[in-house]
Amino acid sequence: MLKTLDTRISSLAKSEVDIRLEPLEKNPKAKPKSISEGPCATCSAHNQAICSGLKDHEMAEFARNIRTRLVKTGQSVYREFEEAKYVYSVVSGEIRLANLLDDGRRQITSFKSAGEVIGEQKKGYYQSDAEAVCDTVVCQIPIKALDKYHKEMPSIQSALSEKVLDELHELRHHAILLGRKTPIEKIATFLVDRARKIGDDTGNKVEVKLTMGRNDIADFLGLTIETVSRTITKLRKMGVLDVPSNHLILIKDLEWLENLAEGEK
Amino acid sequence: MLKTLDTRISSLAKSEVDIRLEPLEKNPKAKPKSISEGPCATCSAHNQAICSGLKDHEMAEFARNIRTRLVKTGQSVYREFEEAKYVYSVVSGEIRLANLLDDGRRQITSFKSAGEVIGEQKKGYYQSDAEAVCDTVVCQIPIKALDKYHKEMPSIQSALSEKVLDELHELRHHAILLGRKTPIEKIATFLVDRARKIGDDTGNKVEVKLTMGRNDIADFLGLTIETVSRTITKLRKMGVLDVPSNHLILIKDLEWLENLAEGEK
DNA sequence: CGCTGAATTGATAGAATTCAAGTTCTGTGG
DNA sequence: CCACAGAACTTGAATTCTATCAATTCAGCG
Repeated sequence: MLKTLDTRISSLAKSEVDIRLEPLEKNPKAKPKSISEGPCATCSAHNQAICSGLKDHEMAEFARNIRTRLVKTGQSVYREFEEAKYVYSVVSGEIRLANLLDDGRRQITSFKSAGEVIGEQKKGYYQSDAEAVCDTVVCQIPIKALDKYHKEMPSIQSALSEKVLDELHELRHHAILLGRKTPIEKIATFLVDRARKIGDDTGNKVEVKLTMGRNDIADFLGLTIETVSRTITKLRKMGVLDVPSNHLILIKDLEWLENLAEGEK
Repeated sequence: MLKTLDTRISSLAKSEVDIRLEPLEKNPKAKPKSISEGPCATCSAHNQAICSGLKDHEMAEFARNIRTRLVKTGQSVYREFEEAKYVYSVVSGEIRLANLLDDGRRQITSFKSAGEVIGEQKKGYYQSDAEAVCDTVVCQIPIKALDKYHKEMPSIQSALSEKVLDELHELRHHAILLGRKTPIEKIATFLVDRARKIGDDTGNKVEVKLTMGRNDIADFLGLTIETVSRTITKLRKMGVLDVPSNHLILIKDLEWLENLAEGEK
């Protein structure tokens, strides 16, 4: 296991360009008196993030410890077996969590977008690879700081627990999908979930923007890229949806798609 | 969703016989002064359970709130969508956690044995069906009591968090298995995991006792019962293992099986 | 000793993967 | 703005698996 880790880390060292957006002030030791001076001031994900329950003075303390970081498309935030020093809150963009088999087969277990937390660890090591599906901004929170918050800001702790339980719930449902659903049901479920997540709703029609490519969808649903393609085509010919462009799906009959997702005929 | 719940609960009402092992003393209000009088006194799972870190006086308090409950083969401890009032620690036997699709397809997400915790909830409702694979004893812990312990017995809280993280880790790996592994890899992984769990180890040979039937294995691995059977037969003919009886697998070459589990030819 | 449910085995059909083109999309540079 | 190259996606044909359906064997039990 460790050998595998070493091998993978070294083989990735070249591409591992670490781009960080440091806080605005010149001198990083000049602690901001309020969040209006730090990256939290303009955080678009604040409402959905684990810091949403914090009071003003707590928020200031929180802001002192975090850094935002831009992760460009395809770059990794962290890798499986790497020592876990941070958890991350996704600010914008999208992250894929993936696990690999030795021969390269890949399973994506989750896509995480604004407000969601990544960085779950086991015994101090990350459990998955976390990579940016598209240009993504994450908020980097030192685990040490979290330990401190544990007593001072219980809302952080409970928000985190909540996120972990959400993830469990999500994974359970993904297990049914992977183990028991047909390709049509898988694609339908995936699109319905996206539609609900984005919620760009107009009655029974929904426009779903896909940040990820067919390959990621395939590795998420346990299919090949060809089957993903064929299945989307099939749904298009059935009249359930349209595909204006590769990264855009127009669901024409959401209810129908929901039924397909649950395997009704 | 609620309709589904009602339907399922009523259809199961008949078989839902709730067998409880009340504490030994006649009067349940007579609180035991020490655990020597309660069910915790003889608990065989104590070392692995969430209560293992408790001090004597904490243990006494803990013991006051719990009840043990015998769940016979096939009976359920709780069901998906049911209001979550307890978490359970498995004392002996084995529990399967399962989720169903409307048409009856089933995915088992986990088998839980002594020391493990079940009862994860989302917004107050259980996330899965929990059923006894064989005659099983569980320790029933009111969630209300847990909330109280939160402050008084932090070791419980941290042990619980640990269990939840373990479950996440387990589910992630199960996702790879379901989405990307072949039947042989699935069966091999399953048996290797069992071998590690039970650890009845004698060098490269291990005897694995299976509490569950082929159907449960199939629904756990996302296969049909026939494929499970054929795959085990194939492994037997390859010389990797023997099958002395339906519920017993003798792994003759654990290393080989481990390689098969990871997909090495 | 026969009964019942579980497991295995066999034959077949269906479905998804694989392999192989072909097509469309996207971003870049002229 | 267009042409071009590479990547991403779609489509087609063949193959390989796995699920399905059906029959048989096996094991535990009254």
